[in-house]
Amino acid sequence: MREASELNKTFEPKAVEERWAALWEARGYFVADPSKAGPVRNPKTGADYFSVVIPPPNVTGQLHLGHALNATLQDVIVRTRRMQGFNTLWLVGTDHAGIATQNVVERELLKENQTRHELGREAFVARVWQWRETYGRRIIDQLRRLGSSCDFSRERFTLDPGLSRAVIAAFVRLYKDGLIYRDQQLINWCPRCETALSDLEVEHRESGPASPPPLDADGALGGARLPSGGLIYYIKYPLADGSGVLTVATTRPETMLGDTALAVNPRDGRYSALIGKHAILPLVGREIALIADEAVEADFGTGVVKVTPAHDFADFAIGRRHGLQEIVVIDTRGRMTEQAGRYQGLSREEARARVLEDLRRSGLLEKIEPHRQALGVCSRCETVLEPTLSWQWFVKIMPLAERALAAVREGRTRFHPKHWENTYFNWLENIHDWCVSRQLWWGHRIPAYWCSHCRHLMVEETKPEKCSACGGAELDQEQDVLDTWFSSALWPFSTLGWPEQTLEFKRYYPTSLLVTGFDIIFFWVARMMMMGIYFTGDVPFREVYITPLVRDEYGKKMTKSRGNVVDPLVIMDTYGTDAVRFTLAQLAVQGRDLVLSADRLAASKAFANKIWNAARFVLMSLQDAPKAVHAIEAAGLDLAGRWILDRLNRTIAEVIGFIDAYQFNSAALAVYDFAWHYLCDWYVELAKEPLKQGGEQRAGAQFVLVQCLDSLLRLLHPFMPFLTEELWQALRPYVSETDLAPHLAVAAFPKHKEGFALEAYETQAMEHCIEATEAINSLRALAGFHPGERVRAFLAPRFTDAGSASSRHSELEKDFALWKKYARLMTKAPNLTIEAAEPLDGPRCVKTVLAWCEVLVEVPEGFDFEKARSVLKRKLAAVEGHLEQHNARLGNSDFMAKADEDTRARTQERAEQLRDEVLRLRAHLRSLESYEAPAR
RNA sequence: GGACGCAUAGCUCAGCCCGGUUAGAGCGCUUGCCUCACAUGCAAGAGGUCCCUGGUUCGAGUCCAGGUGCGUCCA
Repeated sequence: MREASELNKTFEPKAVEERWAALWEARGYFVADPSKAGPVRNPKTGADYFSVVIPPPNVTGQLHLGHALNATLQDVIVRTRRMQGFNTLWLVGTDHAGIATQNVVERELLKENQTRHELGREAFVARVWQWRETYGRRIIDQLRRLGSSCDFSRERFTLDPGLSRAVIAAFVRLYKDGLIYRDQQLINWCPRCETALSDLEVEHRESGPASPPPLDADGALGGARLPSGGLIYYIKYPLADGSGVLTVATTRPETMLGDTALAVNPRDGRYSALIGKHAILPLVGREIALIADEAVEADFGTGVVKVTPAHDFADFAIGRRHGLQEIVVIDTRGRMTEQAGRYQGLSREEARARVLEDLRRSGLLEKIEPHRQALGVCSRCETVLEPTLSWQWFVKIMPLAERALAAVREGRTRFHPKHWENTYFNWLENIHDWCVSRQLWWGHRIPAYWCSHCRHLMVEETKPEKCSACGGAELDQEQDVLDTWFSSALWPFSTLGWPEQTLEFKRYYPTSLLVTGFDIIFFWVARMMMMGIYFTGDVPFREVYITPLVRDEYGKKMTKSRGNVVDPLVIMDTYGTDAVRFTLAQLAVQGRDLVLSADRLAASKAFANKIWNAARFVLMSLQDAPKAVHAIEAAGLDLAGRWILDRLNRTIAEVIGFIDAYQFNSAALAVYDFAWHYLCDWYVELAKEPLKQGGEQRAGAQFVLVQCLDSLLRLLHPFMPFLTEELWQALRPYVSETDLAPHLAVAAFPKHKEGFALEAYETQAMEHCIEATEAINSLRALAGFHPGERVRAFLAPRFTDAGSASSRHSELEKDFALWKKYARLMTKAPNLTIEAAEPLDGPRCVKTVLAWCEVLVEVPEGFDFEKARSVLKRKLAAVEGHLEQHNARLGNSDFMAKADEDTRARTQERAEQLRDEVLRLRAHLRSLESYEAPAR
């Protein structure tokens, strides 16, 4: 145990962080015990447990600020709930991140001049596992550094045997329930990753308009580097009967090789006579029909569009409606196929240039125009996607979505802030079937098996012995793996042991809260809702808190490509982890983005140091105190002691309320204000006197200081765990509590004491004390005293109401008696006296006017009153302005008729006060003016 | 094309849901202080057209509509 004398003058974060993180974990403080009952219950929900699953970061990931914010806010809640006595579980783990991880390892292979195809599937997957063993826990260790109180003993990984079993079980059940099907569809395909993607993994990029290249120069198009988007090309398609041409506008001329029709809107009168006629597909020679379809927009281009069912989503739908042929001209690597004839083997970009040049030469390229266009790119590698016709597995989503929508509509899961529900609703209401198969090697391989003899398909949890149709023994498993989000969707229950009915699952499901960013409301939150409800019959979490988005100092989203990413580990080194956590919490305002600034971080660091030094003071003051400081009844304490304990009690209620409402900024601010502006600024200063006196006075102050610091450290622990634990260990011997916890991490969170409050006159006395102190200090500065100099000050109480003067008089007398010595101490005004009647006045004093008294400070000889006059004039002008406002209101008949009585009374009272202040200020100004020159 | 968020001090942000004291904090700035917990500190001070226009209201930073600017999501 460290003595106060061993505490350095400043707080050094690095020295303590690692030590406490390691100790908490070694003691198993964060390991959940599902067999125990929670000693407390949530009054609203009746639950005696509190469980949270972490949004699993990618194994490839490194801690970024988004993680740091998310983990900090989770930790604030989790630590609070744990200290409050709930049976608490914070489950941690990582996500295998199919494409991302596969990409990382492929890049590694590339350095060795190898590809995964050369290596083969089995060896490649082994290689990825090896990678994950080496680097996969990096981010978990970074979470430890951040102080996250996760149950690290229950760390999960989406490819663990248990979670894999859950994925297989879920897939098979959905299949058998008719909610998973296999179909040949046009899907989003990344030619670089060579896999299908879901709609959500497509990023839409606005492109162009670009400036078109000239059409006249020979060979220019073939040689020119065309932009990937931003242009629209007008191509002439000659009619087969030679009666003319149809001009077609397209942004993707190279796909014309796969055209199987032309189409117009049936209501477009320009072309109605031509419907049913045929055109000759240029460069190919195929005859294609002109058809009519509602999907064609008459005002796009010429109103005639080419139809390429195998390479465009809109065309695919038209093609299926009209039974058109689907000709694939681009393969899975983005190269032109055999179907593309002489363009075979070219890349999409090369083919575009060659096709355009060939059209130009044949006189069939009418014009090129700039065009604003949206391009779909791969969210992982930013390659322009190629809609591709292929066999994939889909989840039939509507039946799942309906129940997920209902759960939120009925309030079984609540969003905070509430408006994020709109995002959730909007997506689920417009949802499409989910393509869950990926042509990757890293992931959960789909449990589907084909008989190599009769091609019969079987979907089973374990590979069947033989074909259930023909009895053939040779079965091939599906090559594809599942979308990573499929396994993520099961995370809240697969991590708890589902499909087994484990103790953990029964104890901690549904989880209490999910903390995540808005950007994955549909990727993840909605899918967890759908799967959770389907498989467990209950929602996966009762509440969802959507965190703000962290932006850089210019308000831009932090992205790798922008290069504006701030590394949280670096700022943790610079400012200390506690300061980073506190800053993030303090900036976490609901419904607003979060901009991290160096100023705020520095302020938090200073705050940590302030707490450190306040604790040093307390501990120094306790050198002679008994271990376990005796409790003293409030009645036995002085006003300052009772006042700070009252402030503490209010702060406790505020902090608990704010944390319950996920108002992290307000919670952090409430603790900050109490610690700095009440405890340090006032009580610590006021305690110095009784501490000097010794005896009962000293014991009383010691008790109050221990109470305040103990509670403060407990309140602050969820925000600044390391600092507070370090200090609490030193304070602990003095804390009197039955069954006192060995460490702050598992100590009881402070409770608001009902019925503990100051009398109103005591609160007012302290308010008067603070006001008077500030007024005296202000005048003292005006008078030009040095801070150490002692001054003479006078307080003259105002008796505005003659009728009750005597009672007011005695009240104020009592008031002064309570706090006069405090003001003396805080203002260094040893001669502070109270003039009950007319105040001492004259050129030797500067004066200020408060509602309830006048404050005077004697000035030194030779004082220049000009400065005092200008200060006074400014104040007078301000007060007069306010008085005018109040008078205007009171003179307004509408106000008097319509405002409620309480408001009228308050306005009236305030106006009287202001009037009084104005009179006194004017009088004072006159007296100053009469003393134009200094007395001597 | 559809939707959402934001705009308050030089900077970063509270306050707005639920309209009515002299609109707050931190940082920065100015002045003075190493006062025995803390100069990562103490005391004092300056600094605001609460984006614009209109509406509702006795009364609008706060509620409503439109506009402007910035940001984001979806298609």
